[in-house]
Amino acid sequence: MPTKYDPKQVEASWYGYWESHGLFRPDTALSVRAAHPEAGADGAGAAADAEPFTVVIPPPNVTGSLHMGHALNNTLQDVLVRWRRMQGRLTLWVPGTDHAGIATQHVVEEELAKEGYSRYSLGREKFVQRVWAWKEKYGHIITDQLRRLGASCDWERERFTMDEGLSRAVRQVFVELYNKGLIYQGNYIVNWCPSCATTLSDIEVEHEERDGKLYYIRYPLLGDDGYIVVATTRPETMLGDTAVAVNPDDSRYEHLIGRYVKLPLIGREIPIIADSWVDPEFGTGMVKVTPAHDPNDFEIGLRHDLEQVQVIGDDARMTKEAGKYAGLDRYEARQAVVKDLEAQGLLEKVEDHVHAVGQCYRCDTVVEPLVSKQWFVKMKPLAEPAIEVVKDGRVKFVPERFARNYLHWMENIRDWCISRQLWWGHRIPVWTCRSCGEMFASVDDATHCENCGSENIEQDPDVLDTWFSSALWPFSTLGWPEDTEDLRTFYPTSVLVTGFDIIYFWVARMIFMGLSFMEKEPFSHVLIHGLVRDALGRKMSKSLGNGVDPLDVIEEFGADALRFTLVSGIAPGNDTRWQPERVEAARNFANKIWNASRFALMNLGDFDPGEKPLAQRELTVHDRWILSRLDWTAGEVNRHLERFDLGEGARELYDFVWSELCDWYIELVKPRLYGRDGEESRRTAQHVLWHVLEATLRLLHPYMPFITEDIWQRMYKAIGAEPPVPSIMVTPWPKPAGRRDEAAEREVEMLTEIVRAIRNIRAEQHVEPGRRIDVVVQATPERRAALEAAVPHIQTLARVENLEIRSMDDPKPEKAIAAIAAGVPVYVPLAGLVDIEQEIARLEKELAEAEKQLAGVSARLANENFVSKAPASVVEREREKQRELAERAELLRQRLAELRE
RNA sequence: GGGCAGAUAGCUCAGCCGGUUAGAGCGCUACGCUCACAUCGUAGAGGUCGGGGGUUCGAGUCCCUCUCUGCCCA
Repeated sequence: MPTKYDPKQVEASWYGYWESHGLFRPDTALSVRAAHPEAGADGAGAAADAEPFTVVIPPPNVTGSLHMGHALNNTLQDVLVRWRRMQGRLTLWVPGTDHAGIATQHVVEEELAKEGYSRYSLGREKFVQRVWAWKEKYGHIITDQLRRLGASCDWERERFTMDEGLSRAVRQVFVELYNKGLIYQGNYIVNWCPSCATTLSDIEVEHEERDGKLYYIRYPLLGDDGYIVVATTRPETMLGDTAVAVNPDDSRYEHLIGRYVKLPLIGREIPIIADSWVDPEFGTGMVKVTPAHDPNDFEIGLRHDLEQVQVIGDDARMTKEAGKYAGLDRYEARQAVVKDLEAQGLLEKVEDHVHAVGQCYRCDTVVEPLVSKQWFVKMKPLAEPAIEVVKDGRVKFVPERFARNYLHWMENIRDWCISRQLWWGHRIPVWTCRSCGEMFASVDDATHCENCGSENIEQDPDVLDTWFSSALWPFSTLGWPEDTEDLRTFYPTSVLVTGFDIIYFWVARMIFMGLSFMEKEPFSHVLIHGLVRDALGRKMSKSLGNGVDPLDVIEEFGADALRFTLVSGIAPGNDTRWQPERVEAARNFANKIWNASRFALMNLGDFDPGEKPLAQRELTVHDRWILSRLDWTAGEVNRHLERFDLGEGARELYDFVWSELCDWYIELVKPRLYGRDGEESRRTAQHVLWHVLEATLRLLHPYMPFITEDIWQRMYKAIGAEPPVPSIMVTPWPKPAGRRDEAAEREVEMLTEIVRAIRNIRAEQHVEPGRRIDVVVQATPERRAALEAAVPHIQTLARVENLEIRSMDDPKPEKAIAAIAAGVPVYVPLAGLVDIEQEIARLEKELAEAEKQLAGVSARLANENFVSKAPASVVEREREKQRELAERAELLRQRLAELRE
């Protein structure tokens, strides 16, 4: 094994190995796993008995490439999936991509533009063919990247939102909703993106605060010379005003209600109406009403039966209704209108004003509210059950607080505009008969009118919002509307892992669709994660150019390091910053594992796992200690994974590997492996080391699949044995084995404390690193045996020549530096080096600290309330602490007294 | 305007629904190529947990309030 871990060499081959062995398939993984000797202990038998664990991937945009958000999202899923698979669950992770209507259409249109075509010159059918061709060519990029990350999805079940089965599901759902009256067509105000030339749903519009102006415009009153003043941020829309509104409770304007004003520049006479929506505090308290270009005005218009005058067109240019401004871009029109109003003395004033501007989430173009005929899903009846399942806990958000966002949105939900003026997507399965005017929805392509039989029918030109098909993902991918075995086995899924930004777009919609069509919520848990930001805490974005490409990171540091970086040190739901130092730390961790394993394998060449099993061996206290720590770690990691706290699990493993296994156990076991304690002890050490390393690799595997697989395979190779199963990914997940041993933990703690104390003294007294020194410790009768056993280890680890154990009554060394480690007095006689005054000062400081702590503990114990109210275990711990501190203080006082003589 | 987060060591963050002397990584200081690892080792410095108030035997952890930052919704 090389001295440095090189992920490139290792990662390339294992992914293909897993895939070609079918290990990502739920049934295969489980049946292969059953061959493992431990598998029986879990009671995991045939696939039929195992509890399913299902995850559907949030389908990435087929035009996309992997960014850090994907990397985080999929790492979280893969950790959970690999863990559950090892636990013996029938585990399925369904991969796939979504057709991303607008984005994909854009990409292909751009390609066409380079060739001098447009989609219109190509025609709809050819254009769609062209998009398919594009998808076939480039659509696998992101899924290949997921493989690089190590994602253990079942690629044989890969789906695409536009594939045949999913398209069928979309139609089925549409038709059912249509026939139930839950899908309707209506003339409503919608968000129109002039650049994408399509409508957007409310949540596809992002609001951003911008500096703007508030224009105060005079509208002359009819019947006298007076005028009123309205305030607006969009003066160009005045051309489409059909009323002015005031709040009915606003006494200032009560007398004006019912009168008319003459709309400047246009000359239309429009009424002053009262509507409680008007905020008397805003502007002058009088607002212009443009039903065709503002969602609130649209509502007012409906209430008061106002005319809708469209002055801005689909192309964001003024229509002929705008009179002389027709043909101008909406911003040019704004300038012109303002100028003309000013010329006529109708512009009272202009103020600076910050307001929220709606932009297209795809292209950032400012959205234009327009009235047009669109398809909508009636949300109220669908939302109600979807609210219930979250309220009663059938669907749980992790962290819980996201349930509030969800509920708030669901409880105030508006109808969902699902039609998009695109060519790429699921075409709306509604036909209109040109003969009789009948309109009907059909799952199969219609050939004739359902009413009159005429073949002169026409399909709606629009396609559905991509999220409509995504909403069906948890069951459409499993075969719905067919009654497939997968659907019966794997639905509902177990956990959905996604970012908070997509709760409304996707999570909410999956929940109501799942409830409507499967009569069962699509998942029991929703694990929400945050954003991966740049090192300065900014969102990664193309325009800022601050994105970090996960593939570059994999190239440089390895997929395992990337994964470990992304999941460690994060708390569920919180954002995380991408800091290069953290990947380096993860890379170093991988290297540490590599080298610890390298050491182990160098000493396991003649290891025979078939020999006398661990249970029958005479274990040293160190063996019992590391097995105890392993047990504890296995329990903790599992506990954290159960609570979806992957970051804490990672930390636990990091600490165990580095601070316990490497720093202490491996150091302690070296002499035995070198045969210094005889053959039997060497064999036992091999057994323990093998066992601990192997189990540790298994615990690490969900986080770092590649390196753990590689080392695990090497372990068997090193001893010339066949692994019991083809891959570590189908070994049983380690469970605590009842090996917790508190006595061993205390004893090793004493050892490490003494070693640290001696090292500390050496460093502080500037003893040359190579020089061996003498040490004296004092033992109580109870401690003597443990101390005697520890002697050789202390000698090795602290570079001690002679280690003398004296009883507590024996005289102490005179010219010596003293310390108390885990209650054991430790003396390092350093002839000629000890400055008595300095030593007294140092010990006085330590004594003061001990006494301070002792006072605190004693005060607590003296408090009757504490003793009576605190749990017994807490009180007992305090008593123990008091004893230790008292002992320590006493020893320090004795030492000080001696030095002062 | 409403809601939700966050404010803990120089930096970035943990701290697992109240219980020892608040942890990690990076950075910093001193020392060190000891036969797994310099992507390393040893030792160390460094936080009274944003301010204030409260509940409790006990609060970084719960409640109230204020300040600042970010996000979502309107």
